[in-house]
Amino acid sequence: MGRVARRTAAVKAEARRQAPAEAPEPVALRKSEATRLRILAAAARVFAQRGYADTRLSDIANEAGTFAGSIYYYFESREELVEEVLRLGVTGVFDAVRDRVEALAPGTSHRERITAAIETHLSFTLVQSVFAAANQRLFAQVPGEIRQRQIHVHRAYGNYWRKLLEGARRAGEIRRDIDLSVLRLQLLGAINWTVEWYKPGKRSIEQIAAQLATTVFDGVAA
Amino acid sequence: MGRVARRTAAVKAEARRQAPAEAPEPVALRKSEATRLRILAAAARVFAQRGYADTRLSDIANEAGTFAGSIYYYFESREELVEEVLRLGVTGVFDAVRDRVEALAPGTSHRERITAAIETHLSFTLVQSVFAAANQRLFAQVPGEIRQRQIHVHRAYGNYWRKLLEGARRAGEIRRDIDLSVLRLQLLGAINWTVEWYKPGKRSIEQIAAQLATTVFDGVAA
DNA sequence: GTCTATAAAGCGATAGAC
DNA sequence: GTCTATCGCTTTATAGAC
Repeated sequence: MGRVARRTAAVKAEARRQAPAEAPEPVALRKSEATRLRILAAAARVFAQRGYADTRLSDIANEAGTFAGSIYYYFESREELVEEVLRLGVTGVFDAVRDRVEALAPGTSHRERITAAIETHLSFTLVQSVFAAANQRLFAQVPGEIRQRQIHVHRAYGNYWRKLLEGARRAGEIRRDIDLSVLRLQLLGAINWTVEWYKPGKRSIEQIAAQLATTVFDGVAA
Repeated sequence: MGRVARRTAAVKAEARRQAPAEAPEPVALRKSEATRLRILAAAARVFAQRGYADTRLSDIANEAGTFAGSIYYYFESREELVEEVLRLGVTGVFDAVRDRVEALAPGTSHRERITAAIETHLSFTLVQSVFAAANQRLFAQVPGEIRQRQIHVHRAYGNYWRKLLEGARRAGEIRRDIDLSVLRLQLLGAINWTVEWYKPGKRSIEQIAAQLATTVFDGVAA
């Protein structure tokens, strides 16, 4: 019976891992799954708002409408909960950006592809996904050990951007004297920083994305 | 006697506040002042490296060659220590940037002024000042209450950049269709992010600053 | 001024009732 | 599967010796 139970748990864990990160199909969710997701979403919200150091398990439980002790039925530890939030954050943005770029017509210019990528990343991080927002704020805050275990997901996303920029350069849309690594870090830095200042209502995501792209490609000089 | 003691303490605190943040005159430092500075510098180093959540007073004491309990002779609380590190970080960068820009010849173009500002900020944050580095990493991590109490210092620095950019626009060096607020945030975002990826040796600060300025003014398009 | 010992509190984690 | 009670560790902060 112990064996069966363990196997069932493993299967469930795998199913979870392959399930979409957000906006899960509203039906056919077992109660247990629903609660787990509710806790994860609550954790993302609280972490995004209060930061890593200032968030207690009791805050998360409260936000999720349950109790601190109950969280341990779904997660081994606070760290496991944090890491799952982080992972969902990156993979969500990554998938959204890749899907959007791949959906563009074959002849689309690299500049347009990169602009679309900027807009999608921004939109996902600033309004669409609590996990993406949480990841953005949290990643620099968590202890190095946690960051180490998550770094491969980040690297994969960084590599995707590297390829985007290299493609643009090969196509002659980026000058040869530009250091692509610095450009990538500079661009992602500007994008990531938006989470620290963006307030809904004032400027649209599209406007911000458009100016970011214009500045980077054309510059601001008269 | 209680009155005298309190007055003395206030005078000392004021002297501290006006003293240069870093590289203090090697002579004429009272032992008490020296220890206080040693603890502050140690705190900045540890906070910059391990982040807010992962830093204990005992880590700082250890780095400073003293004991956790001893810190309370110089600081009221962990928070006061953190806030002083943060404050020294911003004011240090601010002063350095302003001094550098003001030292430029009167006829210097706005583009050159902004490039100098970028370079100074980068240099100060990445290599010159532990306080600046600590502030960069810490500010987004500390509880909202601490951030609130520090926000005016940040705002003052942000306003300085706003004026730099407005000057450039008035002089016709920045196009009229550019939203200066977004540009400022984008630029400071790219600059602030360097602390997350910069490794000494590979590229010089000057190279990074130069490409940042080139990208922002001229763009990367071929 | 500096160190040691310890108090006080907060929080992650576990056990067990239901 | 969920809640309550509580343990035990960690860490900030204080008291007092030197």
